[in-house]
Amino acid sequence: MTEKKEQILDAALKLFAEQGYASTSTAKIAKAAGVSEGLIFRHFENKEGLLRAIMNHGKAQIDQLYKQASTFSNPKDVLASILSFPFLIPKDQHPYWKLSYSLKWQSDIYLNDMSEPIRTLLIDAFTKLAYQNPEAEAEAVLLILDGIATAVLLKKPEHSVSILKAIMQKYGI
Amino acid sequence: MTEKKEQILDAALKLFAEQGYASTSTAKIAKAAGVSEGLIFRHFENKEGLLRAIMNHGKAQIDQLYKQASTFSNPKDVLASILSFPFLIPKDQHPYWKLSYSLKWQSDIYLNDMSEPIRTLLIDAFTKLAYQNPEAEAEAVLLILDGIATAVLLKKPEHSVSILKAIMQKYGI
Amino acid sequence: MTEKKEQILDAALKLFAEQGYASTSTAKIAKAAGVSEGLIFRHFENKEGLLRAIMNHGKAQIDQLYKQASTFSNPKDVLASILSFPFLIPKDQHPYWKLSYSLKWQSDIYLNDMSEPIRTLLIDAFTKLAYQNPEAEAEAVLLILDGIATAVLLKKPEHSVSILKAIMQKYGI
Amino acid sequence: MTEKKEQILDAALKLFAEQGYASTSTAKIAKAAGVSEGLIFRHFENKEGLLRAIMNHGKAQIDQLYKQASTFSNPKDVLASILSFPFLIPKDQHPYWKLSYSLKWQSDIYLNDMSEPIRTLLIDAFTKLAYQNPEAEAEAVLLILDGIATAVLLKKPEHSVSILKAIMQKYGI
DNA sequence: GATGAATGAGATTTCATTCAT
DNA sequence: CATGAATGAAATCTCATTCAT
Repeated sequence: MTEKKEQILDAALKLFAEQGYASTSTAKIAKAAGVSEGLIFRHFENKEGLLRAIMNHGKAQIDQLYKQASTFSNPKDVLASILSFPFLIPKDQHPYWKLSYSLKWQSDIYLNDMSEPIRTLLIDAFTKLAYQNPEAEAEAVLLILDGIATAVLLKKPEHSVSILKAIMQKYGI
Repeated sequence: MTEKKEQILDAALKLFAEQGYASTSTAKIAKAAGVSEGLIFRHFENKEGLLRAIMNHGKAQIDQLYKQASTFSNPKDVLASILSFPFLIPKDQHPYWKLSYSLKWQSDIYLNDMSEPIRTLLIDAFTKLAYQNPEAEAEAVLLILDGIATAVLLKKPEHSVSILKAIMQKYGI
Repeated sequence: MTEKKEQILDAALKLFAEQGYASTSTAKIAKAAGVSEGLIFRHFENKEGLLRAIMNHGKAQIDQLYKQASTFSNPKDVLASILSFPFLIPKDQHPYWKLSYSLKWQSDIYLNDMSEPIRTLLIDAFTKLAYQNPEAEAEAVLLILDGIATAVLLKKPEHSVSILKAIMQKYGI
Repeated sequence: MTEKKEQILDAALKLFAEQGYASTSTAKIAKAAGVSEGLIFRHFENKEGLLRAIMNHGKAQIDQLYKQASTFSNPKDVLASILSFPFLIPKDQHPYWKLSYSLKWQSDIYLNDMSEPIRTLLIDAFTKLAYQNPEAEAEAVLLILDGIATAVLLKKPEHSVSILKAIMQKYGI
């Protein structure tokens, strides 16, 4: 991967995350990347191709993060690890997450749903913890996770730690 | 408000919600509304003005919904009412909510944050219920609420009722 | 002529003079006249028809002014009267003159050239004054007259009186 | 400057001069220049930007012309040179002058007043010639110059030479 | 006479994409 | 690999004009 190609990916990700995919023109991207507009299409064929490349590239980074949660054997540790997940996302991965979340709201997309592996972990954990309805509990956590992620990515997370604590208490953690 | 103006608002809301504000052209809106494109600009001056009109119009409808939650005096009832809130949104208001949520992810916008009145109700409820940190608890619920709303608006809410039940249990409801 | 029709004529004249015919929309005119846009077309059929009406209306006013110059019998008085002509234009007729002059520069127009009667007067005067080439002298004055009018209509005529004096001297006035 | 950019400038100047800035559409310009409409905006960002470019470009040409007048030392020669100035404008610069003059009549513009250097020359000349009020005389000539230019640019200058002679006589030239 | 809703054509501008260099 | 000129289609917006009331 040449340096300029990476500059394009970086600039595009940042702009897509900030202003949205549709309202980011390839001209803006080229300018932000310090690159000619033509080069974008030499490397990515399409604006959509550029988006795809960004998403794939981001996904690879993400998958690593996920694996950390699976290392725990104690189900409460698994739960705790999953719930605190959004707080562990490094700042430089925020744009990728913002983009992912914003894309969810357009129907024509291309969403890579990353919830599946987590769902499995959660069902397993709640089963071990002898909850009545592990599937529903897992869904509930996934949904809470979405809320937490949204808060982390969009708001200045002021007392976010105490919020997390409040939530964890509900699970006896 | 003339009939055609309303047709524009309806069509635009629907399209904005489905495909996103930026990727919905005024031509599409006009066609969907059965109206000349020029009329859009006679009534709303701007594409952005149209968006503003939609948001204001929607907000009025929403405010009414909110008031229902405040009618309860028992704090647990308040909580229950708030948590089940997303499920009570009538189908025809879904586009407005989808649009609101999707707009949150673009920085340059115009979001009418409707959380403030709910936050107040929640803090009050948790105080009455003698929770240690009512503010944090309120934030936690708001965030869960966002998660629930997202799920309701985006996914086919299969076992959503059992999820809601699972969450309510955590609050002893 | 109804009151509203006159308001339209006034507003249009003013706007045409200030911003140019082509860049003045009928919407602007209607607004400035405090009148519905449709009314313009009830009264004038066309935007161009409105312009024609304005020009005719103005011309009538102008013709009167011209007649004053012809009342003199002494050729030097005629000359003096003609040269000071632009200064005698009442302020409220300035928009009409500005419009006339600005229209000259568009080829597709509609110019009512008012120079003919003056030319006759001038040739007569210069003949009486025994100038060698009365026609050329008349043209020269017409052209100077254009210059004076331009100055009066466009610039803040600071020392315009002394300019006029300087010019008149050349004709021994 | 690429060839196409120049074609745009040329076509636009010609059309602006003939039909006026406001009534010349960018589509017409593109067609006349044998160029896609989009290219206009790649090179000039705006229709107004295109106008600005034309005016600046023209001004450069003009400034050269002006310098010729300053080469004379004899004040009468200076005067003669200035008065015959409009006749010396090469045919291919006429569009630029027409445009300049037509723009003067719109208030919102952007006029590059080129009279200042000439004014200085004139005051100097009239001072040397011991006229009583050199400033007023200078203004008078400037104004006559405007008249001459208007005549040259708008009318078929039939007996224009004899007119010029008539005017020069007044200054003893 | 007067309004204001509505239209359709066209004006300006943006944008993804192509291509010669 | 990289640039930047160029395009054509589409997007936003303007405007003269019509028409029902």
